[in-house]
Parts: sequence; structure tokens; C-alpha cells
Amino acid sequence: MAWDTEGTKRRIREAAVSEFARFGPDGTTIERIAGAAGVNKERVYNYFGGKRSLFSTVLRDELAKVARAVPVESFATEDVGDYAGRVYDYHRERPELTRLLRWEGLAFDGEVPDEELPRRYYGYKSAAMSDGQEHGAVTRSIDADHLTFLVLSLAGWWSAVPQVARMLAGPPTEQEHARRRAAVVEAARRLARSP
Amino acid sequence: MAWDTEGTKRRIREAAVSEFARFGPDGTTIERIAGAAGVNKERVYNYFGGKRSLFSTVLRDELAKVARAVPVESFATEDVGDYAGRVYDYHRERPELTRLLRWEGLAFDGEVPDEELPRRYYGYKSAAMSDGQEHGAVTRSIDADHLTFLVLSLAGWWSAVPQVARMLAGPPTEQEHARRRAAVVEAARRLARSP
DNA sequence: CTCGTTTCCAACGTTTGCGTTGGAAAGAGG
DNA sequence: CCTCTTTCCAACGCAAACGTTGGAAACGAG
Repeated sequence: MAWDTEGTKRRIREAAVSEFARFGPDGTTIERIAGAAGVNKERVYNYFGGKRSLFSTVLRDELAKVARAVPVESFATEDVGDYAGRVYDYHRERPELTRLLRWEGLAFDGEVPDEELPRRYYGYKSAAMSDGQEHGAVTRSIDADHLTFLVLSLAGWWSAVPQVARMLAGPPTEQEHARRRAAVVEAARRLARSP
Repeated sequence: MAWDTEGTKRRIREAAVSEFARFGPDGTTIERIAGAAGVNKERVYNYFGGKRSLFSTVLRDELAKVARAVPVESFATEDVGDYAGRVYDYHRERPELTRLLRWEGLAFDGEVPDEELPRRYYGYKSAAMSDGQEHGAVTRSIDADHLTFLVLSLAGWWSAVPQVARMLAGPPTEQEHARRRAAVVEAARRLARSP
């Protein structure tokens, strides 16, 4: 069999996403990642230089993915509620990114390296919101950056404190998820409503 | 010096809150808790029966604290925006509870024991929201339980993903915190606004 | 086919944290 | 005092994860 360096790296990354998302930086072991990827752990150190570095790498990858999966141009033409609903869906279908983000927020806050790329992604969202304000489609009573963040919070908090969600709204059956999603959409519209 | 069993337990609990909130269940060691409390780690095992059990205990304690610190009777008479602002303040001044909740959400979801007490606390909030709806002070377009949760999300997401907040809205100076708080208050009012 | 390079892994030493144990020191009751 | 109970801790064995190393196996250029 021929060498498959890229394939090996990719398998390590995939395993790392899954493990880190599930167990967090501290709960994850390099050994288990290597095992899941079907390689020796030395490969992980050699390719990615340790746990912390690997974590950053996969988080960056996932951020790029979500930027492609839930794009937005301008809230002058796109509905904020729809957008919030799509974000909710993404969190539900692909919990990895949001979990990684929250692990990072808890474990690594204040020492997050290389914020340039993510900052650009969020800048786009914020600009889309500004655009909506300038065209009168979105309220000006909340600054665009804050409003963007708050819309994301409506979609994200559910997975951040699932125990609380469960105690307040009941177990997340398929039907309950639909209700939650509808609430998020409606709430985002109410938040951004123009006059 | 006389025995001070209660004092010892209390010091362990206090140290545990601080350590768990900062480092999470996996990042925290019983040894460090014991060290910070000035006792031997055997005391921790003897009094609290292990790491997981201690975590639950201190989380329960903190939940009881917040229920007393940010009370609410009915949103028929109290303003939802003010309430959201106070929750934001609490998260800012006492980050322990919200961090513990989020660690639990990430590390222990699905295996949270003894939900009865917390469920009651959240039931009160939800009832206060229902009351607001019945008196026409709060919109009926979102169910009370979901609306309650969404208001909490506005106040909570900031600390859940501080990196994201920073990238969108800038570093959390005193002034920026004031802006964020104002945005939360305004957003909660828009969410709940009646007609 | 041969030699140098790259990819890979089994095995190792070290550290760290868990949870336990055996027994010392402090108090309480007679 | 003496004895019995409770609180406390130093020290231990065990297990797991870290990060490294020495060398084998696969490739490819000449």
C-alpha cells in the first residue's frame, strides 16, 4: 500500500474533532484520537505538535465549515428569523463546532491564538446586520455587532445548557425541537423588527 | 483548637466551587481543592465521596444562591428587560454558577442526577412569564417556557463564548460591558413586548 | 538492485491524579 | 486518668496519559 500522508492527517483531524467535541481538551487523550484514526499517537505529535495545537487546528477547520454552511449576505434582503433558524439547525445537526467553541470558551479563554480569520467571519455577519439597518429592515435600537451576537445566542444557548433547556421545556424530542426552532425564529424576528 | 467539621466542609466547598468553575471537572484535581482548602484530600473523599459527587453538590449550592439573588415574582408587574439585566450582572459578578452549568452541560449531559430542585427553580421563572402573558404584559407569540429560556440566553451567551463576543464587539472593558448590558435589556424587552 | 529518505509504530520513562489505608491526635464520657 | 469515638493526614499502590526514541518498513531516484 502506498503512503497516504494526507489521508492520515485527515483521519486524525476527523477523529480529533469528534473526541474533542465530546470530551473537551482535558477529557480527550491523544491515545484515543490516534486509536480512532487507526494510527500511532506519535503521528499526532509529529503532524500536529501536541494536544493544544491540534485543538486549535480542528476548531479553525470547523469554523471555516460553518461559514460556508450558513452563509449570509445582507439582512436587508434576508430574514433574520430564517437565518437564526438555520443556525439552530446547524447546531443541532453538527454539534461539534458549537461544542468546540464552548470548550474553548471555558478552558482557553484569554489565550486564544490567531483570531484573525474567525474575526473576519464574524465581521461579515455584523456587516450584513449593518446593511439591514441601513436599509431600514432591521431596528437601530441595538448596535449591529451586539444584535448579531444576540441572534446567535438565541440559537446557541440550547446546546450550551441542555439540562436547563430540558428542565424548562421538556426532553428534546423531535417535536420539541420543532417547537424550539419556531421559538428561535420568532424571537429573532422580534429582536430585529424594524420600527 | 477544637474540631471544626462544618468549617472544614465549607472551606472544601468554597475551594471546590472556585476550582471546578475555573478548570472544569476534568481539569480539576481533588488534591488542588484540598490544598486550597488547607486540608488533606482524604477529607474530601470522606465528606463528599469523590469528584463527581462534589461537583453536583457545589452546583446545587450555587443554583440555590442564584435563585435567592435574582428573584422574580411575576412579569405582569416586573419588567423583563430589568430582569435580563440583573441576570447579566449576576453572570458577570459571579461567573461561577454559569461556568459550572456549562461545564455540566458539556461534560455530563444526559447523566445529571437529582433534577427535582433545579426544576422547581426554573418552574417559578416560567410561571412568572405565564403570569405576564395572562395579564397582557408579555407577548403570547412564544410559549412561556421557551420565552423564559430565550431571555436567559441573551444574558448567558456572552460568557459562554467570550472569544466570539470579543471578536464581534471588542474587548470587554467596563464601557463595553455597559453597552452589552444595555443591549441585553433592550433585546429582552423587544422579545417580550406585548402586542 | 541499492541507497537515501520518508512514513510509521512499539515500547519506554516520567509524571500526575485517583482513591485507600493505617494510624496519630483531639475531644467526650465515665 | 483511661477508654472510646471522631477527625485528621502522610504515605501508598495503581492506573492513565504525556511526550519521546530507536529502529523497522515502505517508497523512489539513479
